[in-house]
This record gives sequence, structure tokens and C-alpha cells, in this order.
Amino acid sequence: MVTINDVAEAAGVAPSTVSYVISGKRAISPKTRRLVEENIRKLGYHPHAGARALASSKTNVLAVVVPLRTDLNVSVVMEFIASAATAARAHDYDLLLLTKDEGPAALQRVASSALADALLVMDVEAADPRVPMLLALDRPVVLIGVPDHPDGLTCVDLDFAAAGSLSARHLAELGHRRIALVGPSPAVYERGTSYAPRFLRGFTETAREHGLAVSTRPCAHSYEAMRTCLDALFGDGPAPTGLVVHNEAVLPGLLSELRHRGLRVPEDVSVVAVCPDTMAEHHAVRLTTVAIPAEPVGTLAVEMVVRQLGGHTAPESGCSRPG
Amino acid sequence: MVTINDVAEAAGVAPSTVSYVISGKRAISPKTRRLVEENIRKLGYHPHAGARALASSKTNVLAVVVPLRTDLNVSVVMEFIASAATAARAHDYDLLLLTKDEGPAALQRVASSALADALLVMDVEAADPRVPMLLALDRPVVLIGVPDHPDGLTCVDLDFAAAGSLSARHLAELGHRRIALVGPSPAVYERGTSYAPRFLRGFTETAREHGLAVSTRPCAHSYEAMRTCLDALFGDGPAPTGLVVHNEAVLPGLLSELRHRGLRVPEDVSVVAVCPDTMAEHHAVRLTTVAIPAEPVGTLAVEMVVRQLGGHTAPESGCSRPG
DNA sequence: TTGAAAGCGGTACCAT
DNA sequence: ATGGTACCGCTTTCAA
Repeated sequence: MVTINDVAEAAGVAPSTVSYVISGKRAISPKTRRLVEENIRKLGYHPHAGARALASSKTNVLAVVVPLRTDLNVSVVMEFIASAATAARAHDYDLLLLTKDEGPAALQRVASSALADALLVMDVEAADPRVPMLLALDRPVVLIGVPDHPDGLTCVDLDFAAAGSLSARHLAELGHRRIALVGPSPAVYERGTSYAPRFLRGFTETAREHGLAVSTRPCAHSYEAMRTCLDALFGDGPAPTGLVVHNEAVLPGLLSELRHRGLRVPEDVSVVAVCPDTMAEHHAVRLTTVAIPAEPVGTLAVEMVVRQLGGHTAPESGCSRPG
Repeated sequence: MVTINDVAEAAGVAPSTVSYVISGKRAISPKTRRLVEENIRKLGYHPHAGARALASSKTNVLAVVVPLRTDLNVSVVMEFIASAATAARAHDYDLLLLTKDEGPAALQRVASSALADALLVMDVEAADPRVPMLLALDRPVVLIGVPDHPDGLTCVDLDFAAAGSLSARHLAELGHRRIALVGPSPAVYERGTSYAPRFLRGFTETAREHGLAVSTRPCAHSYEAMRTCLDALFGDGPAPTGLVVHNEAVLPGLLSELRHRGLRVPEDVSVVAVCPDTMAEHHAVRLTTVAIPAEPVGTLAVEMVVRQLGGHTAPESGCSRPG
């Protein structure tokens, strides 16, 4: 293993000088700098992460807690991870991956054993048991999602209320008078993940403001559940002419089923799908999409936590929602 | 921060004794053990990962390199990560996440700076530039996917040849005489990712053995591309009656398009989809699925690399393919 | 069965 | 502008 001493010796300087060349924490003569940098390259020197962490109390690692449930939007999670990873590297951080089902104890473990400098926590629930833990941790944290009591923790979230509102307004502007929402799985609502009700609220309120008739239903992830859901929405009374699908999984089936029932899209019913644009491209019919831009959220979350690590002690008050 | 010295002092023993209680590397009297363990709990002691890594040259971290391209099967990647993360924790390892687009240099960096003890590399290509790098690294490695020249590196992979073969045989046994394959995006083939051609080979060979007429086409991820693909497969000569879709992204659109063309599934054409079972459930028509069980692969990969770390020096020869 | 102490490879303070 | 060195928290060898 190449150590800082090897580099120092080869360059004919003190180890501390090598350290300072790397960190830039004190002035170095151009000559010495060149000499050291040359030897770093030549020897292929990489500082030992553990030694560094021990001496500096900094790991340059961010822990990311991600949900691995499949009833959740897989592509959004991936998009988030991808952008977070990229943003992290841009700030010279690496990502340590934790799964949500390790529970609050994992956060404790990672923080206390100095495996990471800060934590990003996805899929935060209304009364998330991890929130009190995170508050006790005394490390920078960014929550992705908004719990009932953030208590000063920084949150980033997609503005699902706005997305719901946008979906409703779009249909209102197309002239629809009766609209319906196919929501996420009931399990999502029960878990108290805040995004579902927030979307619902935005949707309902805006629809009401436009004087639209609204019906809404959660929908589990099966063809059967989706059919039952459509039965309910189209069953009694005048049928809706606009449909918002906030449930990626059932979208393909739903489109088939609509066709099966003789409902053409968009002639008989307009469909707004809450999903990535790329997904809509794979369908035959014309859909409007309301994208969930997970990518900027991943980037933003990393940037916020890096800012906190940079000594920005006062946590950003409240919770921002880009998008 | 609670250190091993704090625990030692509280328990009235030497720091080394605490260390040995934790590692179990030497005999400890029951009395002392109890005493130490009590104080560890009471003080909430967690060994400092960096210090540990420095002293022992072991990080208890596995680096995982994942592809974040969206033209790749997102759910397979997630499934892999999830199972790898779980398996890793079961062996007391954490996962460091690297993205494929950081290239070979990232592997170098992580290994040389002792950020991880071993590497898991997904989405390995035929002439993968990371392979020579990995060989030079002198750390345990498990490749997910098989390059042209593994040169002794351990590989795990899904048996795509078998999956291709299975797809063809299934259609043969249903009595079909003319079958077709809608393959992954041309980009996948160009990249030389081995799974695509392996599937193709298994498919083609088995079809030939059964005396079936075969046509195959890659298919990019757009509705247009998919239609062009169907045009080609169904255009000239007698139409196939069995269709294998090795391309998750276009599946929903393809099913719509078939219906649009007046082809009923499975009456007019049988469809075998290579995708997770859960995905098939979301469609209206009866599909046969050939699942890609990423989960056992993630687990297996971790287990293999952990075994190597356990001193199993001789790399498992060749490449295993579960499933 | 346990203790003492020498490193592991950096960082950052104190000198010069 | 640079060098010397104590110390970060843990592991492990050597002694007792």
C-alpha cells in the first residue's frame, strides 16, 4: 500500500507537506506542489479513507436510506439514487446504501460508528419512527418526504399537491366537468406516506374550485383491483370524462381495459398519467403526463446536506418543494 | 463520542479486553464478558469504522457498481440491489454505491483508498474496460454478467441462454411453427452486454432444434420502433404465431398494438414476456412470463464475495448461472 | 485469563 | 514556506 510517507520520501518533503498539498489548507510553493503532485501520480497514491476519517472526523460518505418495497415507484427511486450519486461525487462524497427495513437502528449504527457524515432518508412517513432517532443523531439530515413533525429537520419533497392540482386543472381546461382519480395502493395511504394524500388534496381542491364533479379511489396493484376501481368510478351515475392515474403499475392494464370497455382515449376519456415521460411514450394512446422529477430532488437533497456539512448550522427552516 | 477506552474504563478492564470481547478472538471469562457487554450497551458504544479499518485493514464494506441507464431493466437492477443489500447486512457488511459511468477509475479509487474490501460489478460487457482494472486490483470481485475474458474473475449471471431456450421450447410445445423474438434495444447489442446475445442464441438454437421458423429483431424503446419491429416481423411471408418479448419497456405498447392490428392474445398469437411476474399481472391478456430472478443473483454474488473474503483464495473457476 | 503498548495512515498544531 | 510530531480509536503482538 502506498502511504503518505512513501510520497513524502519520494518527493523529499515532510508528510505534512504532502497532506497540505492535497488539502490545500496552507500555502505551498509552486515548486514543492509540482514535485509532490508528480510523485502522487507516479506512485498512484490514494489517501487511506479510514485513516483520514480517524484523523479528521470526516468520512466523505453520505448514507442514503432507500425503500425497497416493490409497491413503490421503482423508477422514481432509481432516478433519485442515480442523481444523488452523481451529485454526491461532484462534491467528492460517496454513497452508503441502507435499506429502509433496517429501521431506525441502522441510522444509529451508521452515525455512531462514523460510517457516514450525514444522512439522506427517502420515503418518509407521516409518523415516521426514524424522525426522533434522526433528531437525536446530531448529524446533518435531509428527509425526502415530509413527516407530521419535522421538528427542524430539513426536508425536500416533490410538490405532490401541485401535481394533483395541475392534473385537475389540465382536465378542467380541456372542458371536462366530471373527473376521477385512480390513486396509489391503499397500503400507501395506510402507511401515511405523505405524498398520496397531498396529491389527493391538491387534486380535489382544484377540481372543486373549477366546479368539477370528482370521484377518487385508491387502487391496489393487480388487474382485478384496477377493474374493480374502474367499475366503481364509472359504475353509478354519469361517467367521468377525465381520468387521472396516480399509479404507475396499473397504467398499462388500465389503458387496455378502457379500450376493452369501448372507451377511446382521448376521444371518450382523457387520461392524465402521473409517471415519467418515458413511460408514456410506450403507450399507443395520447396521454398527458405529469412527471415526477425525482432527479432534481436527488440533486437538491445532496446539495442541501453538503451545505449543512459545510458549516451551515441553521437548518433550512420548513420544507421546500421544487418542481 | 464513546470510545473503546470509555467502555474499558467503565468496566474496569483494559481496552484490549473490550476489543477481544467484541471480536471473540480470544477466550474471555464469562464474568468479564458480561461486564463488558453491559457497559457497551449502557454507553451505546459502536466501534469507529475508520479506526477499525485502519487497524485491521478491513472495512466491512462492499462496493457495488450499478448501471443507471434507463434503457436497462430498472426493476431488475433494483431487485439486485435490494437482495445484495440484505445479504450483505446478514454478513455484517455495508454497501457502497458506485455508478457505472464513473468508469474504471472509480474502482481504482475505491480499492486504493480502502473504502471497500471487495467489489460487485453489475452489467458487465463483453469487452468491459473494467475487467483489466479489476484484475489489477487484487481484491475479491464478483462480476454480474460474463465478459469475453473473465481471466479467473468470479462471475454470476442469469442463465439467459436457458431463458431464451425455455421461451422457444414453450412456444414449440404449444404447437407453434413460426415464432419471433422482439429483442432488447440495438444499443444493448452494440454495447456487447452479453445477456442479449446469449438469450438470442438460446432462443434460436432451441427453435431450430424444434424445426421452427424463426425471425428476430432488436427493438428500441419507443412506440414507433416497436411498430416498425412488428411490421418487419409480421410483414413479409407467413406471420409468426408465437412472439417472445425480451424487452420490458415496449411490452405494454406492443400488446396494445397487437390488439389494434386485430391480433388477439393468445388466440391469434401467443406472447411470452421476459419480465417479472408482477409486471405481467398488470396486463389484460394471458401472457406466459419468463422471469429474471435478480434476487437470488444478488444474494449469491454477495455470498461468493464474502466467501472469497473469508480466505477462500482460489477464485471459483468459470462462471455460474443459477436459475 | 488479562494488560500494556506499538502501530495502522493520516491531520493539524506548534515550531522554525 | 516547510518540518516535526502528538493524536485520532482500534487491533494485535508480546508479556505476565
